[in-house]
Amino acid sequence: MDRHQTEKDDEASGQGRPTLKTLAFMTGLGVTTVSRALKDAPEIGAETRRRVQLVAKQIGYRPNRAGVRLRTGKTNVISLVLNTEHEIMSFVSDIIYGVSEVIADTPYHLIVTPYSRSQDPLDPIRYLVETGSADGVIISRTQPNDPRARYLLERGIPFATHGRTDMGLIHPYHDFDNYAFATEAVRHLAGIGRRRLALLAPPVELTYHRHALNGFTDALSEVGASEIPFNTVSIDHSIEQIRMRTAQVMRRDVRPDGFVSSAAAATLAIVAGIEDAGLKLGRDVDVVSKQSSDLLHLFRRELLVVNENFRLAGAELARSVLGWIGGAAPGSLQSLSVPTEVLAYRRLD
Amino acid sequence: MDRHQTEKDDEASGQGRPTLKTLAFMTGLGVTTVSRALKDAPEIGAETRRRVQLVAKQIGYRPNRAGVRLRTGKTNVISLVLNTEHEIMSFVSDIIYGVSEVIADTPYHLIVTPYSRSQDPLDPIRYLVETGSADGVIISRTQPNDPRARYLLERGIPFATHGRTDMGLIHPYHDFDNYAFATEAVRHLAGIGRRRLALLAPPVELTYHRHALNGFTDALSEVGASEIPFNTVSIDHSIEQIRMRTAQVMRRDVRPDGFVSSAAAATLAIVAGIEDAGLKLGRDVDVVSKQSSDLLHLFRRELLVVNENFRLAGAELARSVLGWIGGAAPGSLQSLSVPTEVLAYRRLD
DNA sequence: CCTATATACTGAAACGTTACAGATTGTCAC
DNA sequence: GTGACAATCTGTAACGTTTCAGTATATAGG
Repeated sequence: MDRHQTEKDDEASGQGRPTLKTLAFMTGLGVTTVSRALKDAPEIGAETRRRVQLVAKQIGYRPNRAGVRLRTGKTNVISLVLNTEHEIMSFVSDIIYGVSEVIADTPYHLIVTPYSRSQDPLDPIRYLVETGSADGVIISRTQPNDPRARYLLERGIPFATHGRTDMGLIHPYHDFDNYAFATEAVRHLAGIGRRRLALLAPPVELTYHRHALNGFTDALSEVGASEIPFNTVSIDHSIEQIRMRTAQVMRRDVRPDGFVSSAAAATLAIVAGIEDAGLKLGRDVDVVSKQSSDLLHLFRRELLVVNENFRLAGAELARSVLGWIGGAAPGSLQSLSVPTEVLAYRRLD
Repeated sequence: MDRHQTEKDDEASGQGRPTLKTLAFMTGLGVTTVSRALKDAPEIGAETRRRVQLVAKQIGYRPNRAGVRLRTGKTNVISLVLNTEHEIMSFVSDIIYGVSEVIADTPYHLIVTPYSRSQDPLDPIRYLVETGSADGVIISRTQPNDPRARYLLERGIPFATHGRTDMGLIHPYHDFDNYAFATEAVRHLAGIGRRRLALLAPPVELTYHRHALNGFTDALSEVGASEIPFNTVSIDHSIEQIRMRTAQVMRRDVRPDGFVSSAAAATLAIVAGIEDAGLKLGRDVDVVSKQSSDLLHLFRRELLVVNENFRLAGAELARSVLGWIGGAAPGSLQSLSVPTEVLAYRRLD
């Protein structure tokens, strides 16, 4: 008698992308059994389990994301929420690569969810939550009282923040220790004889503004140096604005002989401003700056730098979110990155 | 008599995320009708159509992506495929922002699919196609004979390349006119009296290596200048390698008095190498460089720059992919970005 | 008045997955 | 020999959507 199969089985043997039905047909088992066998359920015989997994590997079975997502609600997506205007500099790519590195051998995909200056930063988060588009979220530009973190915490969506909040709520974060950066920077400047220091801080609304500022002022009083106010600009301002303000302040009678800069791009502007005022870096004034890639020493060898590793930050953030999704306690997924010491240029000769 | 509803209708009125069933219940129509009404199908009465759409807007209905994807195979996803090692510089973020800008008011999401140096560049593409993870793909680091483009073309997956191919196959692309860049650069250098020029080219395997090289050599013979070979390094090499090689070549008897550099980061290295050799930019040698953000003039004001807009590139690439998905002819979705003229620093005073 | 046809709407099935509630064995205690 | 129970497997339904093949009503043609 000819082999008679039901029409359904016929289709399962077809040459499209393999599904559970395909596997069920090939192994002679039911789809349920196959599904359970693939996830090592205990009620499946050891022999069967291995057989199914072998066949699955052989034919390159990959679960259909839409099927899983529809049935379970699990998206296998991590969303990185970015501000389109501010996060201009290269570090965005580094964060992305850091995240990618970590999720590379997981089933997760990375989706980038941007928002523009005009929008409420909460908008993209609301969208993600309401449409259930992601299992986990990474946010940056963290504020002390961050509505996004509060919102996500309320809905129970796993997330991690780049930077800390200060609301008495516990959630995963990764942060660079900007307090330590600022203190180290001031100490170093004091150590080479600088007494009148200015700080180019992060914008006031972000948490690490306070961190940098506190580190700066604490260290000032520790070393007995004085502050030249420089708070009409922040690292969010344009290159031109920072440059102009720097030139202005450098033309005053009582001018800074040292700068602490919280961002590499801003440092270029500070140096330009210094030189606009006819002064010379390393002679009239020194600048300690954070940098995320090793370029500032090429720019002016007199610059003093501290490295911040954004790729590491991305990796840590991804690990935190995955950890939380995996059931770890949010409080155990916090990390702080210690700055390198202040690095001066080494002459090649 | 009390209102009696079926159990199904009861559920549909529930407070979860609204679905077609919810809308069907609220309007008293069938799910099919609602589905069709939302997409302006002709066989739905105008009155009904408006009513459904009104209610849908009121309660904030958004189609479930997993449902659509499972049923239709449409993912509403564009994938940007990036190399984790090379695409270090900031321009990655610009491309991402450009893409985001364009897909912002479409149902599309952007997923970033990275691959590392060790992998076959075809791997991530194969993954995307085999798992049906994206409706469209954007690839960069395009080669004259690009297996990825060929593969995608064979499978009929819409894509766009950043950079052109040279295989006689038609597909959407966006490219910066590197031939024009190189010729302009050479002409400018010749115009200020430079006669012995060196080119820091893109890596040989990429299509725009040839573009830059052809522009360079064509313009050389046009202006009657000569080439100093500098092809042991490319812009893919490390800062240190480029710097060393530059210093070496600048210490020779017959050394370049002009450089054309195809990337901003590499230009920093070239300048450092020049200065390592004890020579001075603007006096002993001039450098024309591409840049994607306005920073090189801050670095050394003597630098001559040409701007390349990566945000625009991202936007164009996204538009191309969406256009192809939307049924436009691939051949009509190609664009070339014309370089600005060579810009010298303007003194502020 | 009956049939054809257009208009407006509808239920069932399917996409691939997992959870639930069985079903079929075989083993063992008594 | 019977009942209990564990071990192993299976069918059905559901997630939300769209497509297919209708059904019901009204309009027009003869």
